[in-house]
Amino acid sequence: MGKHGAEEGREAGTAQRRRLDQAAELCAKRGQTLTPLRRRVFEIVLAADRPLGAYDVMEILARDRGRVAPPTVYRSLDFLVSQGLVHKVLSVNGFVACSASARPHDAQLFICGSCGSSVEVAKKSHAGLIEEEAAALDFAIESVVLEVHGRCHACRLATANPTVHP
Amino acid sequence: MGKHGAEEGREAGTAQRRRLDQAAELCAKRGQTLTPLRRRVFEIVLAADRPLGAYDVMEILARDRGRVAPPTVYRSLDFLVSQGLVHKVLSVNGFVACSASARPHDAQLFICGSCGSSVEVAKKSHAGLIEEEAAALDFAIESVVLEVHGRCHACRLATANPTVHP
DNA sequence: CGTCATGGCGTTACTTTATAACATGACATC
DNA sequence: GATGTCATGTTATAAAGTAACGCCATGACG
Repeated sequence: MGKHGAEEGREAGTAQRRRLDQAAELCAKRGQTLTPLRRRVFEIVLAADRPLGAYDVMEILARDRGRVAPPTVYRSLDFLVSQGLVHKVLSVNGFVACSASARPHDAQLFICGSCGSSVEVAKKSHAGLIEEEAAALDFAIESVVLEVHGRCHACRLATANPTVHP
Repeated sequence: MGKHGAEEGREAGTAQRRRLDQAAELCAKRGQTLTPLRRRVFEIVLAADRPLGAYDVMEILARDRGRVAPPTVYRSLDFLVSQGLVHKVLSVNGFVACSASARPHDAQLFICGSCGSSVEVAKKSHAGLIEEEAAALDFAIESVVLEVHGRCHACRLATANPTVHP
């Protein structure tokens, strides 16, 4: 992680402010607290347009609060994951904000290998099939990781119609 | 990795010998070589009943060939993955033999959180759905990671009918 | 009021996983 | 016998993640 420098999470827009407030409320309803640190971490992840590594988040955090150690960041990220606000992206060792902030759930992510962006898709569709297979194996599902890699629309356009300098 | 001590890959049975030979042939057909090291690594992974970490493989290798360094193991594992003989299991940082050794393909794995075993299932079924979604996003798929976590049949039986000592 | 449990965070040190970069060996080809 | 190429060896280090301990604030409870 660390390449693809892009919107790294300074200053939330109103949309993000609202999501942060919703998240705080959601946590409160569950008897949990979205502390300032956790809120800030969520803000950072929200503001990014691609999965961020824990160490990326650390670095960004360091800008306002001075150096924080890995456990601090991992704890906050794990909390956010446990609340279903953030997904862990195994195939890139990163974290993305959940696009439809709700309760903990499995994500289906389309991750672009060129720009690193990721898009989440509600994945009702497969659930049935996977569950059928699981039933056949008498396997009790706890979680599902579904990550699709490839090239996104924008990146495909970019190489299909490149700005040529002959 | 490293817990769950189990069949760690000493001496292949005839079935495994056959798979190794098939693999060698397959590589040859593709102009690649299943060198002794690669063959041995494949043998180790084949003999395990669960995903092995690269460092597990290193340790087992060390028994016959003395210490080998990480890059050596990773290179062999990457080769095997590139040939579709082995799958990398992201959610456990491990490697499992592909159950139906063929050409490179995406696996759908059911991984037990208790015993660590993993079962591969041919995953034609979802391909269609994922591809539909990808098409809607104009996303060009390169690979799909599908890992299901939970508890396997055996482990469920074990806790459902535990051997009680009252 | 005291003190005690709890939850969140800080800090240190460390483990585990993975890779970069460069050297060596073995074999093929000209 | 020089040159190329592929696999492996070697050294060092990067990147990702965790264990263990301690501190402090808050709030419950006697």
